[in-house]
Amino acid sequence: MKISTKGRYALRIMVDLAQHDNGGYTPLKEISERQEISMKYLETIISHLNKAGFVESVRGKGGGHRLAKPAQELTVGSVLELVEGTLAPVSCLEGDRNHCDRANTCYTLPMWQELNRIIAEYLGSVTIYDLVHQQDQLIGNDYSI
Amino acid sequence: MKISTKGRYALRIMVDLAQHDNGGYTPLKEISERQEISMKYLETIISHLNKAGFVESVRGKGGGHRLAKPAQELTVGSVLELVEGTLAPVSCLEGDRNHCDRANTCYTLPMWQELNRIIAEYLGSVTIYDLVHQQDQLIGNDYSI
DNA sequence: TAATATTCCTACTAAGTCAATAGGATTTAT
DNA sequence: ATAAATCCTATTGACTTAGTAGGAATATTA
Repeated sequence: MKISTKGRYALRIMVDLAQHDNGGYTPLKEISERQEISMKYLETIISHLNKAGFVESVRGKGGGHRLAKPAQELTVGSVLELVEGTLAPVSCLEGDRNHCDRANTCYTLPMWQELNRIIAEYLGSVTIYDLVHQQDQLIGNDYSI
Repeated sequence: MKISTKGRYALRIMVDLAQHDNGGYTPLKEISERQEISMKYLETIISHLNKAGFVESVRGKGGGHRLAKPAQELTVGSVLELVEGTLAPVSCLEGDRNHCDRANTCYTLPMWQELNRIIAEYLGSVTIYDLVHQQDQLIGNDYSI
């Protein structure tokens, strides 16, 4: 029951891009330095974000990346679902292909469906903008300093 | 972001034990046949449940397993946390050992904490008894038949 | 044109996790 | 004794994760 580094890093990339958005393009090298994650690994992740239309990228000197949409329109759930493949907490809920023969008599399935709904609802309600603008939570919470 | 078969099967074992609880002990062979899961695999899972005090087991002929507590007192969350090790959606939240240097300036951590809280709250609110007594959901829901 | 800075692309790999299975030892009832 | 059950330790094949490697393509600038 874990979001992988790919999902976590993808969010950090999006937040970093939102924070340093001045209309231009941010090169990956800067994100890599700020986030302390190797450029090579970030490359594979941001390429995915680019292909899915979350990020616009420009090659060559002076190039880089920027958010393709306003941060208010990019939800945490959509980013995670993209790079993680799915957010379903059990394989039984992944599309139709994993539909189990026992589903219509399964006593645990309704609980999994509700868990799935709750997770999707929360992650769909938080945007990249929300993550950037949360001074209140960030400073003075129980894990700061 | 997946609960493994171990977690799912552990819940099915607990539900099966609750459904067939007549005061005596249910042998694993019966559970295996009803749930269509190999006895060998169930053995390793139920042994875990037994050591943690969720299930009482008796060896030898006529032996078997039964719930160690009333189903109302056994939450889905506690069972899953036991066999899965943790329910935290990101490794950053696992105890103190994975505490990250960046935690006090991490813009995604509060979101992960809230997600963690929501998941724990829901799974802690559903009991094995609830899973067994849910005819309304089970019959007539959109995945039955 | 040459140098430089950047993204883009494909492949590879070491380590870890998952989902079981195997083979027997031990215990208890009859 | 025999049968029916749990208990215990180890092993295995497949898959996933978390990167790394090496270079090709593109764009800017001097």
